Amino acid sequence: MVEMDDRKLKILQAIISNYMATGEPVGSRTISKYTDLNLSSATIRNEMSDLEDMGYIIQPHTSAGRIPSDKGYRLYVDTMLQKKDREVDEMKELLVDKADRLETVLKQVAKLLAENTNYTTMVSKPRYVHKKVKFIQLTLVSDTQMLVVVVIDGNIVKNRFINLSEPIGQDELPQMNFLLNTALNGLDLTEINMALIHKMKEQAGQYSEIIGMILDEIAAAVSEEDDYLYTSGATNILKYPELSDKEMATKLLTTFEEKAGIGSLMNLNNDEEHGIQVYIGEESNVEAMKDCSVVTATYKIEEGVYGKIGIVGPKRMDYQKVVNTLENTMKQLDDIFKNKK
Amino acid sequence: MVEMDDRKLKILQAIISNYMATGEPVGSRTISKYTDLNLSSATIRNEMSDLEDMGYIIQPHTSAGRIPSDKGYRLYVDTMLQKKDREVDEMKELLVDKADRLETVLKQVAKLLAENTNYTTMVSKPRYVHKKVKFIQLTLVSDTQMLVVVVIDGNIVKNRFINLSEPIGQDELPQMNFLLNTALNGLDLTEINMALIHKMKEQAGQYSEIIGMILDEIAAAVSEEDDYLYTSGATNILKYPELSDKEMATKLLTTFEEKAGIGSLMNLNNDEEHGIQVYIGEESNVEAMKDCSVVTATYKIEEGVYGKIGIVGPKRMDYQKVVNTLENTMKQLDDIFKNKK
DNA sequence: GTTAGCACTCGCTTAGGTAGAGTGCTAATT
DNA sequence: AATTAGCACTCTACCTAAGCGAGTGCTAAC
Repeated sequence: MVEMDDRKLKILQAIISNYMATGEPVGSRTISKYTDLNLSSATIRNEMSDLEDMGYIIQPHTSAGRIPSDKGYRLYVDTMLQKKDREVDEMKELLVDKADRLETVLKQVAKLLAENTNYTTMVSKPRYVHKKVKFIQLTLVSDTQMLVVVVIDGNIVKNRFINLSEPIGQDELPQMNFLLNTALNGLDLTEINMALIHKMKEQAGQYSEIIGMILDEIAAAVSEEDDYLYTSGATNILKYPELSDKEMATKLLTTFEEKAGIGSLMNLNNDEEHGIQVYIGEESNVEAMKDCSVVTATYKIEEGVYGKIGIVGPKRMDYQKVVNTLENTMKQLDDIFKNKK
Repeated sequence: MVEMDDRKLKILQAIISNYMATGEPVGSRTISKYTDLNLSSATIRNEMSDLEDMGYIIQPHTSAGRIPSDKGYRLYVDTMLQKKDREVDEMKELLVDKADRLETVLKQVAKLLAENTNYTTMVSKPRYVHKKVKFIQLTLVSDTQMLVVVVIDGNIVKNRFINLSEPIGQDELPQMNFLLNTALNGLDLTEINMALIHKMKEQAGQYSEIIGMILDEIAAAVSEEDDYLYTSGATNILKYPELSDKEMATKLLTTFEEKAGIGSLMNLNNDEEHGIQVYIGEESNVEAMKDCSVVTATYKIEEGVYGKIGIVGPKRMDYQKVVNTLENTMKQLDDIFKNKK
């Protein structure tokens, strides 16, 4: 078994850089000419043969140059990346009005990142797992229509209309309002159970039917999951020949459109995963992305509330740039959310 | 100049049907064999030559069969379509909970249509042009945070949070509420002008600053345009070779993703356009769709409130099926919205 | 350990050649 | 006068062979 040494590492790095830049397999002569190693192509060939035995590079066919294998990229990302903290062309400062809604901010971030990197961006909005009712407000919009506003954790506001079969007196409304708030405040969905509902209906007396309807709507509003994943720049993948053949492109674009099967990547599973993660090829465990790499970063809105940003590109993506850009973006997002607090 | 006659029409129809089914240019022998005209290929050839002179069909190259021109499709759509009211495989009934939000219904419709037709669906949510304030509700969520709920035309609800620099007494809130509702009710954005704002601030006395902030938020909430266009099945276009070469596909998919430049198609311009419209090729006036056809239909939520559904496919799309499916869908939507009322 | 040299491999491009589908025209047929 | 059979012609799609060039692996010399 051959050992890795410094020279091999340099050659591997040269192969990877070159392949990233051109997308073409890299031959021994190219390395010999364009590095400062001052070795002949024959020597490089021997080294390359070793690197191939070790599994870091691959030959697409007998008489072609070499391209990095997943293992090669992995080594590159793990050891070579952090060494040089190359300058990134500064990404446009996020022009975010602080009053803006979270969704707008996230969509804007996704768009900017996609434009800046020429890869595809996915952003997940944080989901509050144990959503607690913070505040309920009933109002009559007309004689027969009631508006229920529910504020839940994280200041998420949900609205529901209820059509009334018969008018309610304006006086009864504050009572019901009070009843609901006292009973439900601070509870999450699992705690709004049958017993509680029954008890509340009893207290409501003649309005028990309406209270029932309202409770239904509140439950629906709280449990409602709206879209929590955005993508931007999906068509960017068509810029990379290795991803744009019909079958591959269809799979990828469908995944982006339907947001199916990327939960494992874009949900936060355990707290270790904070920071920036790189998934090369099959590491992402997403079938459609087995020929892609994905870089994800976690952002924090407030304590315990996290979302993720993912950038999808070809395996030969510019990891350095993507990682730097993401770090930069995280900083900006931090600022925004801190000021918002 | 040659005249159109019944036989030519039949031949044209045969060419179009055949081309729609196969996507391949149609030759004279095919027509001669597979129609009940009992004419030799030579005769068909002469007729086809005439049809080409008249502009209804095109020869991709000298020794190929013919394909329909835009003019040919137009004639087909205008005159031949309505004749046979062919059965469509019944589309799954829309499983719509009446309490569901409009957005959910529309997204579901888009998805079903895309799946059913194998083309791409675009849906526009109606936009209320002169949005009038119907109702305003202020509530304190905490000492320093106020929630402003604004209900506008069409029961659209907007929420905004305002951070207060100093607490407000609970007593003042109803006053401000009353003031805002009396002053703004029934007004649209253009009517909330400087003079009015000035007057209100005066009335508000010591709370003029807060009233100013609230008015800002109301203006922002009312004028805010959220996404009003959904697409589904964008990747379906990749199923049609004539649309899936790289350049074309990129243009189309980008258009679907960014929803740029399709406003002219998906907005309601004048009231004549109700019902079903077919745009062939450049008729849609959307650059990216010049090799596509688009079929649009208008749905009605309530008097004066309309939205549009558009189906985008290759020019040889199955117009009959698309039109029938859309008609069917419109009926279902009508029912849903009627019951919701 | 490194390098020059060489035979060899294999994909890519080019050129030529063929088959097949389809046409347009002309002359014969109905 | 309309239809049809027949035929020469056109053009694409497909195949094959040849040659190029980039690249390799191996051997022998440095």
